Amino acid sequence: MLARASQLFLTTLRDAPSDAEAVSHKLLVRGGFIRQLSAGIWTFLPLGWRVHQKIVQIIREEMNAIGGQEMLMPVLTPVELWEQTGRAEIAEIFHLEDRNGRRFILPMTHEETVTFHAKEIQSYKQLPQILYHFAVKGRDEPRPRGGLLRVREFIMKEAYSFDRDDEGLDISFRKHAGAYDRIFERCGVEVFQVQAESGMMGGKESMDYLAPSGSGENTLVTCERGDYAADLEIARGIPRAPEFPASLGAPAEVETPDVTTIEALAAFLGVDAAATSKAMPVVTSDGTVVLGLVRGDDRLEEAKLAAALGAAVRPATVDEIRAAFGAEPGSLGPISFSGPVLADEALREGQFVAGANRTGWHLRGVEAGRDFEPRFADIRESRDGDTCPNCGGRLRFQTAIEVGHIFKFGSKYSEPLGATFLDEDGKERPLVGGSYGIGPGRIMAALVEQRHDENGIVWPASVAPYHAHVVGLIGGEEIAASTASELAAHGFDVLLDDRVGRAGEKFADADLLGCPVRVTVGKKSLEDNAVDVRSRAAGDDTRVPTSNTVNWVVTWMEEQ
RNA sequence: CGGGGUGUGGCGCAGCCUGGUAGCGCGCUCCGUUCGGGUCGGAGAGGCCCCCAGUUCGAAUCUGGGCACCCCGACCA
Repeated sequence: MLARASQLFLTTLRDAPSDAEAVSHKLLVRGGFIRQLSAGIWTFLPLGWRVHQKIVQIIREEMNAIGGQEMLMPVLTPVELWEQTGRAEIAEIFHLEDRNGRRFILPMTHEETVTFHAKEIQSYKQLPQILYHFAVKGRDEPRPRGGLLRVREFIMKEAYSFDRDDEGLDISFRKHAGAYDRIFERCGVEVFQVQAESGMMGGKESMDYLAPSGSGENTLVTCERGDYAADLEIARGIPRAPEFPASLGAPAEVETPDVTTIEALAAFLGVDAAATSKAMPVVTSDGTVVLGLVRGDDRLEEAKLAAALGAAVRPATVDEIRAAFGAEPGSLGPISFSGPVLADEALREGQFVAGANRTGWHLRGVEAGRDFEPRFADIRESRDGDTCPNCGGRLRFQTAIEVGHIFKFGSKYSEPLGATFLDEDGKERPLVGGSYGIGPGRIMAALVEQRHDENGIVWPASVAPYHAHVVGLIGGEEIAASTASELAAHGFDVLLDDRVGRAGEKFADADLLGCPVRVTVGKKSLEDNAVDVRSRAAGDDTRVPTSNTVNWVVTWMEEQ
């Protein structure tokens, strides 16, 4: 395939839009891959769509390889279907009406729709099934951001598996995990599989695929030795051991006037901040005030706390705190508090300082189990300095983009929607399902985040808009055109820069667009009957005889 | 939804405080020049200054009200 730059909708920009922050946002816009239409709503320009399509094709091939059957389900969806599963209430859903006032939604996923169709499955003999499609999703995000990182409309590959039982689902789940590994590998994007919260989708086993990047919404925690990876929200890092002061036989009150922060408390008492405790009162959805207690140098991880309590929580207000503790924030503690106390595991051992529930006073020598009876759970946010729960290695923290998610939803949708089949005994049973998503646009953004330099993008050959970028300079126009044709004839996607322009501008555009191989054809090398070839990643020219150009590129590509 | 910020040719910005014919750089068109890392010079085209209302002889500029977009947070399959 051969494209001529002189005829393409090529819209490179010298400057990035001033409001762009993320590298992927800047470079994809500058390179003319994408353009914004509205907040979180993006057009893929021809160049960007080529990349998107290449990613889509890789996904398609790997889905087909595990027996997936491609289909297409509609975007317009009658709201009644979602009312049956209770998901119509989700705030992120776009609602609209037709001319007769009939209500529709733009679905964020297609579980309801695919399960509606799965009702045609009647017998265990028709199972298992893997169905998938690439479809436009609508999500009324409260805050879109970062170019393609978080958008309100996007294409997602969604696959759905239907099995007769949990064992079958397990097999389907593992097939998808294998396919996902191959997809990300082929796309050239670095990804970690981590345990995930299932969030608003509900369900059981759930894995996220996180791609480390300079910008993103998740924090990926990995062990330096490579045997642990988790999302920060559930990461189980091991905190350093505190330096405890001498033990006391019983808690002792100490006046701490105007000391309301941990730093001030530790300094005032001359103790390690890790030998203090931090009281975080929260209120559950039923109105109970619960005291979350973490080590002084730790932060409470609300997601863990909510998971441990099995309920959504919010921070208590100052009035609620006064009513429940009889003291101001800054002097709160577990002793003499009548409500439930959920203490972090790190507080199991040793004696620490706690608020006295008396404004301006703390207690030294407080010991969990002796002085108060908490429930223990892991509720601290893992942080720099923690070690790996598996091997004791150091943990690393980096921002990441969620590029895929697989999870088991069981009969969560088949039961309310009545999608059942008959087993060998003639017994009616609900279909057991799984759901598997990948965002090609997010893979694209993650790739740019992971693979760029100061001049532009460095695409992997598998998803690059073109394999080779042939730059024709003055005096080299004809050889450039014939070289481009030859490369195209060998099956490469080739971009020929046949525009009238200076070398510098063409090189700058080539670097920005990021095709893996650049072939420069100009007078300088043609004097040696040669062209200059370079890989975008390595960045240095190799002079190759014109007669050998195609061979060189073929060989180079095979090495990739 | 809370906090902060920005709306002026395609992109990046100045002008606004102190009202008086709308400017700069890049890009674009044409001419010449240069020609392997965004040449140089000249001549041009292109703007309901986000919208509405008000104040004023006169509003990009002042006042009020909207809207849009960005960033931080909350939220997030």
